Amino acid sequence: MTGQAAVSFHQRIYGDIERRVLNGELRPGDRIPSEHELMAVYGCSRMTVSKALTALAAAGMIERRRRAGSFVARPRIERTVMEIQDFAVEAARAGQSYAYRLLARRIERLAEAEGSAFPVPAGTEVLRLDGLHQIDGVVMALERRSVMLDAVPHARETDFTTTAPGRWLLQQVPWSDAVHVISADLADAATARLLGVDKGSALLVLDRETRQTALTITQVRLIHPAALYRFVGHFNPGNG
Amino acid sequence: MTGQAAVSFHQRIYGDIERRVLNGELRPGDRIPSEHELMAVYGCSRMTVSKALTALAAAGMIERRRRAGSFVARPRIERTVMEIQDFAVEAARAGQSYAYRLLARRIERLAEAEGSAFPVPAGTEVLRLDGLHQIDGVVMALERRSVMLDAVPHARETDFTTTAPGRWLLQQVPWSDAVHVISADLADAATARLLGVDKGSALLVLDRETRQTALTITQVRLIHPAALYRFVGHFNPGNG
DNA sequence: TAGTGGTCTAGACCACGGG
DNA sequence: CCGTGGTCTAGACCACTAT
Repeated sequence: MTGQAAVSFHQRIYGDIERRVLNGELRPGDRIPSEHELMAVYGCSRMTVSKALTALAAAGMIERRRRAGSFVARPRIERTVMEIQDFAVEAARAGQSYAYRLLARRIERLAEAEGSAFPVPAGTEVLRLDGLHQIDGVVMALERRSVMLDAVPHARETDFTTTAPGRWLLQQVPWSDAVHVISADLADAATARLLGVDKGSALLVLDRETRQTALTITQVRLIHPAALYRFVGHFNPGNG
Repeated sequence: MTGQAAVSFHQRIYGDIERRVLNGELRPGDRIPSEHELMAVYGCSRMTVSKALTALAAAGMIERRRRAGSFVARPRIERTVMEIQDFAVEAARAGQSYAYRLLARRIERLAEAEGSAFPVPAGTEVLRLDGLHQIDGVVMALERRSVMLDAVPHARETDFTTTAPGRWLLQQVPWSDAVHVISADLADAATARLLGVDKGSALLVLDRETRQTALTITQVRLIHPAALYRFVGHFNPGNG
């Protein structure tokens, strides 16, 4: 009964669940079948099921609670890089007020591939959103975002005047992956005015492209006054 | 025989090996006792030993090879963040020449805690190293480093005139962990001259403090011309 | 209280690859 | 060849907690 189909049994179980989570079939908070149920489904021992689920938990894809069951976890990105850019959370933690203010909203159809570092298929309909993140009235970031409407059609009817699109998108398309590029620049006149800093002052810039299975969902550029913002990351051999 | 001493058996095995690796008692490339040997040492079943070793392998701390055994892996930091800052590797990959040039070397004894973001115990003897990283003759970074001599005494007699201290330190003290802070700044006159850029141009700055079990090993500030350098990171829910 | 995950056992067969 | 890791079993007892 020892299935040896190139991949092991626990890898098969791991992969099946991983795929369903990445597909969006299973969403954060959803319950995963119990070990006993998976035993029956796959026709293997509980140890084997346990090995797969334990590995999924170690990878941060699911969370396991006694008596309750196993559940799809929130995306890891939300707990790492997002953590330092979720202004609402940061503000709340420090007892400060947070506000998002929409500056501009328009829908464009891309004639050519994007001029940025990220390639975008031409002809895609894109929702452009510019906005400011403010903490206690101070502008922490200028956000320039593009949302691919074929990937996230609901964005067309969503009101972003006071809701930051970042968190909304995370709820729409969980378990994406992302490429981050961090760079520095000088403030031009227009950017300086929006951020409330001097022209020529230093800026810390984060570009992020979020994808789901090779489909681009959104691109965002977060432009921070260097005096107000830095990125902090902790790395160790054990957990990256 | 089911040991239940607050931590489980496989956690105990995992922790013991992890500690020996972080202590430096086990160094990269060293062989770890086989599963059968660990069974005897801990008096438990092979499955339990296997669970610990499998988890260590998943965490990237060890590598396992059939017939050969299990071995301490190279630090993960070297494969993630370090990767984008190892100028020698980057240059070699692009077929370009790399050079490190030492600018200044001195030994100081700290009277007060460091003025930087990182706290450093006073009274520590510190080796200060300033140097330039050049690729094809172009300065990619100005490095200002402090090496704690109590943590790395060999640094006192080491020649850093052409050897970049980063790689050397990695070999001396493997399996450290680190905190990174990325920020942006404007070039003052002195820095601009060293980097070969205009005064007031944008700089991308990386501060890193490397530790080993709460003991600071080194602090480094890498100052990059923003026009020449950016940090790229890939994140996904599976592996961070 | 009952269901869930957490842990552990004492075996077993297999695949791989270094000696 | 044969020691090593890779996988799997069919149980078992326990800890936790939602109900």
